[in-house]
Parts: sequence; structure tokens; C-alpha cells
Amino acid sequence: MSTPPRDLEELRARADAIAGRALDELSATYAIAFEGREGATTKGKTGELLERILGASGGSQAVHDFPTLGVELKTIPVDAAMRPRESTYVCTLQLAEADRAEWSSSWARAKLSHVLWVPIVLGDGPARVGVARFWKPTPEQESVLASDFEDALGAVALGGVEALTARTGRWLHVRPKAASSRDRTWSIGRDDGDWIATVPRGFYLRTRFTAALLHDLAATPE
Amino acid sequence: MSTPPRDLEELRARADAIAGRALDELSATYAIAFEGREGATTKGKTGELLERILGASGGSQAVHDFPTLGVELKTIPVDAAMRPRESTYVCTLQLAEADRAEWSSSWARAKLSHVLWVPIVLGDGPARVGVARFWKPTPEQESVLASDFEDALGAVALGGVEALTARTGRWLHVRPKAASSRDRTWSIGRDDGDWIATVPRGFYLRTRFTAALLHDLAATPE
DNA sequence: TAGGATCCAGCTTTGGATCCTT
DNA sequence: AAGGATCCAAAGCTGGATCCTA
Repeated sequence: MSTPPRDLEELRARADAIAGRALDELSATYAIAFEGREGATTKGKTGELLERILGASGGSQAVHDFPTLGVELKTIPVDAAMRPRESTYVCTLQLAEADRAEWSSSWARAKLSHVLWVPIVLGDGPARVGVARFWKPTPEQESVLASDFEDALGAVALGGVEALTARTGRWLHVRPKAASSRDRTWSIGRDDGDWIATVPRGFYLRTRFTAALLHDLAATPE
Repeated sequence: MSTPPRDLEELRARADAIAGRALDELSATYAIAFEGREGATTKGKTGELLERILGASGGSQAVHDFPTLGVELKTIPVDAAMRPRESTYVCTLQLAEADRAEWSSSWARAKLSHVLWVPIVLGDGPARVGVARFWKPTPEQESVLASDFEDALGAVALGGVEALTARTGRWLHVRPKAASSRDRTWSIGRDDGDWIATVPRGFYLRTRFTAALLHDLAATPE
């Protein structure tokens, strides 16, 4: 809908311009279809609406939402106290390449290196856009994320994909990511080097991490 | 049943002697009545059994279990991983004296100053005695306990007993302690200085504290 | 009433399952 | 298959209620 923002300031200005607006009002203003069923924010629709309003590229390629700025857009549903209700999807885990992957060159790291967090405030009234904030991980934050990432891949390398559960990882963890649990992709299994069909997985940020992050960002001047 | 132990070494030796023994076997050996209903460890019975086996004074007076040693006995039910299932009772909160109480002279502090923790391991088989360990709070631990204690009494002093909930306190917190919620004792209420009838309360150590504590003790040589 | 504690309904968190679009 | 995520049953935790004995 919108053209890509030329720079960070333009992106920030666009985000500021929609802070406080209700989602259904925005979809009408920008003439973008947006129907939640029964008033619930529906799966993925909000993210796509904000992408189009802010001028993100969209599409399924493995590039940033704002390629020229290297910035990723994340809409995050929060309650009135700015606390997220859910974990946040980061990207797919390439199980077939788990033995070769490294944090430093990973798509997860690239995505998380610069994020524009756009809270979607779900309170008593209609869902509204909150105050957006840019974030880059501090060295301390990144070292935890890196260690979580490597723990996950290490688990697959050592014990096969069955050894990797959603319990692994302090802030970044791995969960199924598929339309159905019958979906399958290929991974290394437990029995030495055999390949097995297994459900696809994705990386997610735990709620306790994004909750602390949003809290910190709200307490910090821009 | 047993005479009081003469010193800490004798107490330790008695505790070591029963480590690994099943509770019903011990009750038979020592000829002390002990019936759980349906195999569950029943309220208070286990503590009383261990008191008698180890030679604690028993009774309801506000003195240590081993008065000459200044040691308190705490039986604590744990799972196979030495994780407690429940919070641990410390002592009654004297609501009527809440405005004058201080940690340094409190019965809570005296009780917690030297504890013999006796795990009761509840796993697949019958309930068994685990490896007992002595504990004295480190200065860091005690400062948290002191601050929890003072937060609790401060809440009563400022806002009345209604302001004090089980949410107050990081490690040490306050909960009802009565045979029934109709039981009553006297406390300061919210409406300035009025005394109101309210349910009696006790201090408890939260499970997350005793879990960390047992974990640390198990990892530490004697 | 104090001491020995556990019980258990309800709320919260966890983590596997699922939905839609390109 | 990748990207945008939320759904929701079951496990875990919290904290008020309760049981027994002296």
C-alpha cells in the first residue's frame, strides 16, 4: 500500500502517525481488507495489515521487511499493561541444515539484529496500535540468544530432533511450525545419522523475554 | 521415643542412620503409630514421626525442636529429583503484635537460624527418608528473609491485615493457618486503628526458595 | 492456640497444534 | 515451504482452606 520508507526517520514517523489508532479504523482508512472472526485478532492478519501500512516489502522471501534499512517489523499483541500474551515467531528452523548452522551467519540473528516492535494493545475496547520502538540486542542479550540458538542446534546434532523440545532455550526456543502435525520435513534422527520425517519447527522468543524487553524499552527515552 | 541428642554429631549420626529407610518400616521399628490414609503422607504425621525418632522435644511450646542445640527440624516432602512439592510452614504470625515485631528478635528468625532439613522422598515406591542436611542462612539469604518479614509486618501496619496477601514476600510469605476459615484472631484493620476479627496466619517458605536451597545443599560437601 | 503440615480449586504458563496467504 | 502469527489442552504454580495432636 505504502511505498518503502526511505530511511529510519520516515519509518519512525509513519509508526508514530498510527499510534493510538484502532485496527479496524486503519483498515478502512487504508482500504485494506481486515476481518477478524468474532472480534479476535486473527492469525497473521494484523502483521500483514501493519506491513502494508508501513511499507514493508511483504512476501515470503528470506529478506528483511525493510530491506534497504535492514529492519524487521514485529507486531506484538499486548494487554493494557504492555505485557505480551504470546511468544513471538522469529523464523523457520532449517532442520536439514542443523549440523552446519551457526548463530553468526543465521537468519534468526539477522532478523533480530534490528527490530521495530509495534505493540497491538488489546484491552477493553477495540484493538489499537501502541507506541512503536526500535530495538537492537545489547551484547548481553545477544549472547543469551546465541547460546539458546546453539543449544537447539547442538541438541539436534547430538541426540537427533527428538532431543529438541520446547523446553530448550532461555529466551529463544523451538516449537512446531506447521499447518498440521501431519506435515513433514526431513531431519537427523536419534539412530546415528538416519534421516527421519518430522514436523517442521520454528524459532520463537519466549513471552518472558519480550515482556522484559518491552518493559525496558518503554522505560528508556528514544 | 529417643532421648535428646547430646550434640550435633549425635543428631547427624541419627539422621544418617535412617537415610533410605521407608517411613512405614521406621514406624514399625520404633513402635510409633503412623497411618497415612491411602498411602498418602498425611498432614503432620510425618513430622511427628521424625521428631520422635530423632529425639526432638515435641510439644507446642515456642522453643526449638532440639533446645540445647538451637536446631529446628524440618521434614520436607520431595520428588525423586529432590524438588519440594509444597511450601514449608515456619511459624504463626502474631497479628496482635504486628506493630511491634522485628525480624532480629522474631521467632521466625530464631527458627530459621539453624535447620536440619530431612527430605521425605515420594517417588514410585513407598515414602522414604532422604539424606538430611544442616543449614544456616547465608547473610544474603537472611537479608531477603528479613526484608520479606518486614514487608509483611509493614503491610499490616500501613494498610491493615487486608493489605497482606500471600503475594507479598519473595521467599517468606504469609498465608492462612487455621483449622477452618471461620476461625478468628484479632488484628489491626484498614479503618484506622480499629481491631477486627480475622483468620489466623502463618509464615511459609515458598517452594521456589526451598527448591533452590535443597539443590545447593545437595551440591555442597558437608 | 500453637505446632506438625498437606489439600486442592483456580489461575497462569507451557508448549504442541493449527490457520491463512504468498 | 516460508512468512504472518494465534489457539488451546494440559501441566505447573499459587495461595486460600483445611486436618490432626497436644
